[in-house]
Formats: sequence, C-alpha cells, structure tokens
Amino acid sequence: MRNAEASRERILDAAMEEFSTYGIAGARVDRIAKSAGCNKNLIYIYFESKEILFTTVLQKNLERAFEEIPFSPDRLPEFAVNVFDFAMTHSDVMRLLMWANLEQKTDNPPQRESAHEEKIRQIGEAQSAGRIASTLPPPFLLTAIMTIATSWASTNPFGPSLNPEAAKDRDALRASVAGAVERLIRTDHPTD
Amino acid sequence: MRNAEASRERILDAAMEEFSTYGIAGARVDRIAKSAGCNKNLIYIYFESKEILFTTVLQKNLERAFEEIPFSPDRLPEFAVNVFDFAMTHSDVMRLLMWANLEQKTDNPPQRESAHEEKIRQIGEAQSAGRIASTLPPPFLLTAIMTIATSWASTNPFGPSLNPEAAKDRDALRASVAGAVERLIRTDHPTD
DNA sequence: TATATATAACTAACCGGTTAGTTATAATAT
DNA sequence: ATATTATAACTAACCGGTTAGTTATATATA
Repeated sequence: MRNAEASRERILDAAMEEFSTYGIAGARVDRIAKSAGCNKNLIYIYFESKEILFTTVLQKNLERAFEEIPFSPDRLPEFAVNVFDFAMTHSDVMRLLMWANLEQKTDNPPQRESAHEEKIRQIGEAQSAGRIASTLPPPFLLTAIMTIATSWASTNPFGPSLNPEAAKDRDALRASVAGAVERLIRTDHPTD
Repeated sequence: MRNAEASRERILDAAMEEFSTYGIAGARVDRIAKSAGCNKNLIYIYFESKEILFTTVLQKNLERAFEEIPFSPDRLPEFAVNVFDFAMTHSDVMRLLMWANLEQKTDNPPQRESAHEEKIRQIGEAQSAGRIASTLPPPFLLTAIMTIATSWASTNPFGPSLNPEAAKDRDALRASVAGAVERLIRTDHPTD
C-alpha cells in the first residue's frame, strides 16, 4: 500500500467531504487525515497548508463542472437545466463554492472569469442578432440564469429549506427552470 | 458607565460585525469582547454561548428585514426591487443568512416559514384570478424572485465577483431586477 | 443625611481541551 | 544505497467557557 498518487487522491476525497461540510474555518485537518486513512503530516507533505488544500479541492471540482456543462447562447434553457442537474447532483461542489465566496478574499481563478466573459460575449451576440430578447443586459441575464438554475440547491437560503415540499419534485423544478429562462429570453414583441 | 442594556447592544453590534465577516466557526469571542469594549465573560452572562449569540444576532436582523419590506402579489416587481435594495444595503445581513444556512443544521424559525407560506398562498390566489401568469408554480416563482433580487449581493458566487463592472451600476441592476420579474409574471398569452 | 446592606454590572486570570503545523524516525521500492 | 513514502510523537498557540472576585449603584435603616 505504497502509492503516492492514490494517497493524494484519498486525501483530496476526504478533504472534499470535510470542507464541503464544515467550510475552511470549521474543517479539521486531523479529521481529514483519519478519514483518508493516513497520517496528518502526509497532508502537509502533499499540500502545504489547510488553505492550499481547500483551494486545490475547489479548483479540481470546478474544472470538472466546466467540462461537463456545454454552453450555447441559443440553448439557454437547456444550459440552465444542465446547471440545475449538476447543482442538484453535486451539492457538495455548490457548498464548496459558497464557502470559498464567504471565507476567502481571493479573486476567482482567471480561467473562470474568462469563461464567464466569453459566455457574456456570446449572449450579447445572440441579442444583437435578434435570436433572444435584448431587454436584459448580458451580464445580468447570465447571472440570473445561473442563480435560478442553482436556486434549488441546499445552499440557497430561499430554496429547499423554505420549501421542503416543492423541493422533492425534481422533474417539476427542472421544467420550471427551463420555463423561467425561456421567459427571460423570449422575443414576443418585435421590439425586444 | 454601568449600563446593562447598552452593553448588551454593544455586544450585539460587535457580534454582527464579527459573525458576518468570519461565520460561526471563524468568529472569535475574544475579538467580539474587545471590539465591544467589555469583558469576555459578560458575553457569556448575557448570551449563553457563541452559537446562541449568533442566533440572537440573526433573528434580530431578519425581523427588521421582514418589517421593512412589504409584500403584495400584485406588485411583485416592486417587491423584488425592495428586496434588492435591502440586500445591497445590508450585505452583512445577507452574509449572516448564508452562514446560518451553511453552518447550522437547525430549521428556519417558524415565523419565517409561515411568512413564506403566506406569500406563496397569495401568489397562488393572484394566479387563479389571472392577475399574473400561472406558468410557474407559486413556490418556484417566489424562490426565483428572491434569488434574482439578491443575486447581486456579494454573497452570490455568480454575482458581483464574476461581474465587477456590471455590479457598479446599481440603478441599472435595479431596473433589470424589475424587468426580469415582470417577464416571469406577465400574461401576454391568455392561456398563461 | 450619613451609614449599612443588598444586588446588579463587570473583570482578571485561568483551564482543559483542541488545532495547525513540525520533527525525528521508520519502512519500502528501485 | 538511496530516494520516496509514510508514521509516531511532539509543540506552541489558540479558544470557548469558567471561576472567583471587584466595583458601582440602588435601597433600607438609624
């Protein structure tokens, strides 16, 4: 049982669980070590500090999310549904993202920023071409779509915790997400 | 300078600052005491524990929010704008709410739950009367409105941190919030 | 009004347990 | 042999909560 790569992975998995549950300040390195079945110092050999371990876990999981969810400005309801499914299936990643946003003062990784910028650019293009409504500015529209799509993850204080009943019917929620986004972009008036 | 009520208030103010910045696990009772200009033990005399102090601060601030923001199912865009203004002006309260949702496992206070229920009921009524569109189920609609309205507070990982430029123009955002909500409820097709 | 008494408001110092991070040492593979 | 992988043992600082005691203020009494 001497395998650096495997140990590293076990630590990352354990850290994911710990950080998503307790956040950075609340996480305990001892607990991560125990849960990963390794010595605490091994964690400090592979990852310099608790904070760096957190950032590593977050980055890895966000990358996966970006790869999994394709984007097209002409299929925004579909995109929203994909985000919705990801958020509902990976509530731990959503929690990680929230912790990072609350506890860390660091900027977003440049790749995430530029991916966001690119989406905004494409939305603007689709608006100019009249394929979707131009009423809402692209940055606002994208933010609205992301927040609506993730609003039924447990991280949202206005989501499932306030609506335990509605939160059960995932298919209905998925349809509503698509419907809401469709409403935000429809061009029923030629002037839109 | 011996005034129980004033001391209590100073502690609550200091705690608000500390908890909204660091969360429950990250908050330091010593720091709260120092910032409130009192002895740490005084905090434990007035509030039993760190956790109870947090809950007290949260409750107090949420109550204020409920009082300040009136609700009418026939003025949903206006309601959303009021929520938006509150969220932008009181980002510390928003952070408190996020920390509570992430760190605490306790249910929402019953008054908050019932206030939410009542809003949903009124929305359903307005839908049945045909005053707003019936496409989206009331619980989904209310959650969508709340999340859109608060999506430009710093607590949203898809909000200002990804759109620093757009976040500056508060008036434009306010108008977009109203516009988005209007789109979610408009009845342009008689079948809606 | 001056003095004794009771109580409310507050504090300094401490404690047991915890926590992130280190050091020294052992085992394994090549 | 020697570099890599791993662990046990350790430490300094921290932290929530407590204890034992002091100071201010109100009330009662003579």
